[in-house]
Amino acid sequence: MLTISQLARYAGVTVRAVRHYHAIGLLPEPCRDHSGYRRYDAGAVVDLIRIRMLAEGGVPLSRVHQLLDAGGEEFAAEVAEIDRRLRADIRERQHHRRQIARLAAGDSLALPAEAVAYLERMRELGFPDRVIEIERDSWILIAAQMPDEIPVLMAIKHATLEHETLRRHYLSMADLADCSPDDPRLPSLADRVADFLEAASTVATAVAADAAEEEPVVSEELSALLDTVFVESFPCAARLLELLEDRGWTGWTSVRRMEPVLPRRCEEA
Amino acid sequence: MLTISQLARYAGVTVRAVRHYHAIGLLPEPCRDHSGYRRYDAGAVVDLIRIRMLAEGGVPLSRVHQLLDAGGEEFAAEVAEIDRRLRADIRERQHHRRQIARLAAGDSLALPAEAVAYLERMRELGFPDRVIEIERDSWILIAAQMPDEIPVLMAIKHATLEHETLRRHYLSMADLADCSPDDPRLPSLADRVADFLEAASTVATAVAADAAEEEPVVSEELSALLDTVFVESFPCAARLLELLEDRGWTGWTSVRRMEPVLPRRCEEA
DNA sequence: GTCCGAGCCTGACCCTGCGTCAAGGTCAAG
DNA sequence: CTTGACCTTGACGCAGGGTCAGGCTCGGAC
Repeated sequence: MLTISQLARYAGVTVRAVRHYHAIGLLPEPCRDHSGYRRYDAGAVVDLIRIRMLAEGGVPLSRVHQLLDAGGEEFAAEVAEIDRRLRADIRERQHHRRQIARLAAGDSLALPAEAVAYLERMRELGFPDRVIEIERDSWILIAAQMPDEIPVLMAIKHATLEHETLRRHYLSMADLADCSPDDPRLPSLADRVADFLEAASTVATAVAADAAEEEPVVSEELSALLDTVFVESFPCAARLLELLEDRGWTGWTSVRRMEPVLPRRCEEA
Repeated sequence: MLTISQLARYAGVTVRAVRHYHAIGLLPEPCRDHSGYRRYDAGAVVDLIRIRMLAEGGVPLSRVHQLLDAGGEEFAAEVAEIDRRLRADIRERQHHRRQIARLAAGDSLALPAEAVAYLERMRELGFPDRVIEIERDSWILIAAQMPDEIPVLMAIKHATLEHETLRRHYLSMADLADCSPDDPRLPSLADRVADFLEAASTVATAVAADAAEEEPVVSEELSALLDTVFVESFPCAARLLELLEDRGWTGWTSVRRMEPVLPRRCEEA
């Protein structure tokens, strides 16, 4: 007859674990000797070892109970399920390893390297810090939602930045940063933005075609969030969007040419 | 500005988790709007994404805190450590997968495939169920304590089973199952067991030599446990062991030839 | 105006799988 | 008779949140 600590040693678990299994009814309480000590037979070691095998395979203790009673059919199904879970766990950990590696390599935690380079280039070209900050925050959000599309998206942005006319337009839009909603410069700013959008869309299409990919589509939700970031970051943003609609463009992040609807044109007057 | 649920969605965590991080001081509480709602900027998304990257890598939240503040040097060391842990985790899970696979292949829990085959062979040869059950439990215990030795041990047992004379002896020992301590067949059973032991030891040595390994040594402790299983399983076991001592053998699991001590011989009379 | 569903707030308890005291009773050896 | 190793029950603690409960607020539809 074994004491609890002998039992535990044989099965390779702690005494506390054994008592825990008793408490949750997983291992039946054995009989007690005259002084109240638990006394186990060798069968208990076998039971305990079986429990451990399943528990170490990641089976929750509550399920181990049913599993040990289960017949071959049911048991095989359960085992298959456990194996699936283990495989998923392994894949997950491998993914985390890659993440962590990137985290160690790039100095920026939430931004992919391409985006870091892009922001750096903006700084070189003299964009205001405020604008760059908003760009950065936006790219963090984009990277979080659609990491795979980042390369193509960044290629488009880079091409825009290195395109002479577009860069000039883009830089001239920097007024954005310090306009109030009733600033007299706004209509002319809107004109410049409209010109920019016109030219930029063809560049984007060309770059995407070059990369032999279709231009990535930003989800409605993400688009809305980025628009919110934009509107909240610049006091004049809401008004600017109105002016852009007058000029035939709707949206900001996912900007689209509007169909020339007459009633709209009327509102313009 | 984002609400807590937007923040959570963008970082891929639950709202509850965000609040938890606030509670433990991992993520700073943002400012509140007029009605007490938390309002986040995109920077919070960055913070949260960094926290998740580390947490998902298995870093305890308490350490994530220090890690995010740590400089490049210290940080790199920590990341290496995390990676090491992830690799170990992956290996562990792969081990469990193998365990589970074996567990599914053999229909018996906690038994290596070789042992399952051995028990199957015993069943074919007509050993009583009770005897086979005890064998099974014993092998579970052995496999738990010295899994690496199982192949050699099983090879020995298999050889014993396929050895004509030995098999005959072994089968004839099946009386064991239903003898009481004062059964008249016991002395003759003891004779047969003694014969068996004599022959078996040479087979064991030969098989081990064939496998180019030394015959595995079962630890004193395990030996004692297995003897206990034996004694508890068969009512006549204790008496049989006495009779065997009379015949010059001591122990059961790790049976040894006794030195011919005269006082013992006297007891026989 | 008001009504509804969705979203926010705090506070509190629940879960797993044990670890870790606390406060005592027991056992075998010296 | 003491000492130290074990045993007992009971209780609280941990991470990392999940899940109410009970109440306030928001935005849109009617």
